[in-house]
Amino acid sequence: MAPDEGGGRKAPRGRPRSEAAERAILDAVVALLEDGVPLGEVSIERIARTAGVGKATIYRRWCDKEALFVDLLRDIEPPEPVLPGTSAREDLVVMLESLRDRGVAQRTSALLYHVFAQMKSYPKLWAAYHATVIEPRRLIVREVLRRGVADGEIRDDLDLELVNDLFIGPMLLRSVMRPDAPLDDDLAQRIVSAVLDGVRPGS
Amino acid sequence: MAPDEGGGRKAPRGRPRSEAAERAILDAVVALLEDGVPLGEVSIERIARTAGVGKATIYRRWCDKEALFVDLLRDIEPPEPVLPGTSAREDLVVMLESLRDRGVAQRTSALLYHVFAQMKSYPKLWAAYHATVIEPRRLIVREVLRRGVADGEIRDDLDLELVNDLFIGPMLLRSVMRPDAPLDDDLAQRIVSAVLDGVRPGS
Amino acid sequence: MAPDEGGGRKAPRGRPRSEAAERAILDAVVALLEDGVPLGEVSIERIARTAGVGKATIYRRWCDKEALFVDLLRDIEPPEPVLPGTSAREDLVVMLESLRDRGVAQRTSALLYHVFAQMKSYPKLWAAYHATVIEPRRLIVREVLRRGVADGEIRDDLDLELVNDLFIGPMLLRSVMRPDAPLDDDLAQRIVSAVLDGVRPGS
Amino acid sequence: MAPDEGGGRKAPRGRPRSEAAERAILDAVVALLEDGVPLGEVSIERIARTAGVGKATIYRRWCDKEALFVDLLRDIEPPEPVLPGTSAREDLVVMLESLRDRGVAQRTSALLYHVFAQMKSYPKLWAAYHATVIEPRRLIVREVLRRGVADGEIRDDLDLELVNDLFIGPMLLRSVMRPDAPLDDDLAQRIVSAVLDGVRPGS
DNA sequence: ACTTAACCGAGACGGTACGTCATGTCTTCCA
DNA sequence: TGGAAGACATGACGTACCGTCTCGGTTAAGT
Repeated sequence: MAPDEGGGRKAPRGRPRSEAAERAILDAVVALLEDGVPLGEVSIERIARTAGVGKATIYRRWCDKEALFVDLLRDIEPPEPVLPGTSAREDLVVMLESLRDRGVAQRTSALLYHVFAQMKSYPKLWAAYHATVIEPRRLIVREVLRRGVADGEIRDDLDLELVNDLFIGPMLLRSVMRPDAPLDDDLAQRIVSAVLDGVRPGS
Repeated sequence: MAPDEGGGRKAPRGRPRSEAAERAILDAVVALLEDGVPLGEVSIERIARTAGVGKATIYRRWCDKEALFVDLLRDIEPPEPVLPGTSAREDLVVMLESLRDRGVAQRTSALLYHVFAQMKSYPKLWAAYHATVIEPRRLIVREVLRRGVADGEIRDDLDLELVNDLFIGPMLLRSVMRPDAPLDDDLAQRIVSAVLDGVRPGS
Repeated sequence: MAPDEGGGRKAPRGRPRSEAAERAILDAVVALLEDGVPLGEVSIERIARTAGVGKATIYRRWCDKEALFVDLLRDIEPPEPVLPGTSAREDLVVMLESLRDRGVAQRTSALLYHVFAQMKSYPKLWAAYHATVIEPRRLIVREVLRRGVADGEIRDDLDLELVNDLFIGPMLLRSVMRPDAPLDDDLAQRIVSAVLDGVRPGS
Repeated sequence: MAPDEGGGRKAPRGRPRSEAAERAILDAVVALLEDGVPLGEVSIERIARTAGVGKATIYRRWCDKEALFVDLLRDIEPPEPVLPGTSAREDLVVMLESLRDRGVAQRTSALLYHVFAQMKSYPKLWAAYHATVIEPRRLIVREVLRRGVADGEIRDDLDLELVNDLFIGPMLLRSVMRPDAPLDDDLAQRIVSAVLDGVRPGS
């Protein structure tokens, strides 16, 4: 049986790629962004210069600046939160807290801010991020909601995709699109409560 | 007699700027974007070539590519919606419809899509858009909510900024950040109802 | 033609050209060159700026930068020397002194130096200078030589054009093409003597 | 063992410069000038376009347009003449013939004409030309004259620098500064004879 | 130990765009 | 109507980066 990576893969002749170079490249990008270099000025040429690496060494690994950033994001993205599972409310609060954390991080780190700001300009990067980060989390929330409906915590006459957006949307709006808005500690709590209870009096 | 435009405005010496050139420039940008030219390839040089205009004529008017896009956005942005004023619910639906319309437009028009996608990468553009478009609309919603509270349509124990986000967030999430999600005709209605009523059973 | 030169001519409708503007332009060029501005940087634009004059006002008077310099040179060129007429030798010395003077002036004045250095690059300027300055002086020397032959001061078996060059050439070489060579007070004397007497021993 | 090229010469890292590009650039300049393009229109941009070469490839080799022309001149300048050494008179005739040849060439070739015309406007070019071409030839003539004095062909009571100018000046005047004057075959002979013998009757 | 082949850094290559400046023409207001 | 002010299309300037391509020199795996 093929030991690891499958079938008739050719034996890789020649000198193997240096992990050191790869790390140097990624580190250089991070360093540049943390030094506040505008992302538009993070050119391949400059990365190579900073990393002390030939340009070809970068192009050998990533065809695009986008592709490089995809890998970079994967390094940066915090792990998915662990849900307590005690109730839909608690689980939703934890998920929203995780979103809030990222929002806080984005305001702190020039790196995160710029990468996220740019992401929609790079379709492949955006698609990759959507597939590997956003969609899995939506799936988790969807499951939380489904259990919430089953447990009688959530109405069963609503489109769960819509409900998903009702919880996630406000937090994203706050954390990503309104960089001046406060991100208080109890924000997740308040959003979940308000969406659950409604904003109509006596509801 | 007021000389022309009021105050102590200086008499503009020399040949006045040609409106034709200005229009040609803006039209060229629109044309390029509508032809699907990636926004990163919309260089000043290319705009000038397309518009049949000297580069200096562009730089004379806008110091940045950003600044140009600010003006472009102003041309494109649809007018603020007219609120019926019959009830907070109706007003909110109209505001959200207007957001939905822009979402639909962004999916149709490559121009809008790319400009919005890029906007956060250009801080000045983003700030200008925030100040001239987003904040005024938030202000309108804030006023609608205030009246809603006064009329007893909305609870008076909630932070209205939060409520604002509860209504706007889901629609923005759908229309801007989830380009694959459907934007049904009744979406605004459903969001407003759900946020008003809450998603807890019996609420 | 200059409107102020036409005797009892009525002011022919319209504003006459201002002498002040013309003088301001020429003065500006002189000032720039004397300030050591490299002649390549003496653009029409800059002249206009320095003179406080519109570009069109310059182009209205001179079609070229060359044409402007032609007029400028005429202002600068010293008057033709007055020959004593006592002998060919004396007359030649005076002519050569005059050449030497200009050579000294060229080393002193950046203006003169640069204008002469550039002149051959501007065919019309060069032709004008040749016709109005060089050729008249050659003519004078030709006449001096002719009288010298008649008076027996100069051999009659030589081409006078060649003799002309024998006297003028060495002084021009010294003063114009060898800017480091000394221009001693007695240089004209020594050249005239040596050319007259020859450099062969016993000649 | 000597490694290759002698001293501690550094090993040249990176891709070596292409001789083909260099030749293409110089050829392009020559071609442009020979096509009668005014030297002022021989822009770096145009050279690059004509040579099918990137602008950077030119700037990598020459910092200036001047520096480029210095190299160009070195290619063009004919070799120093071989002196027969039979007598000072013969040697001087050969040197002057060589000057005359260049004069003829300058009238034939637009390239040479313009380059020489412009040279004094480019101080570095002029200095380089002076040092590498003019001064060496003056040195040769100086040596010829010294031997002439020793051999009794030339008076020993004259400043040899002056004598140098007496021979060279007339030919330069004819060939460089009087482009309309004839450059007959026997011109060198006649100048040398006249300067040796003097123009005074019975000298 | 010796090939072989892909790696490495460095940097040159033909391009394209940058933002500035000068050209010569034009337009508009002021005197 | 002349003049200043300055906008206009054009095009060169010198720099930076693009992505590709040599170079000379490693660095393993497979003979």
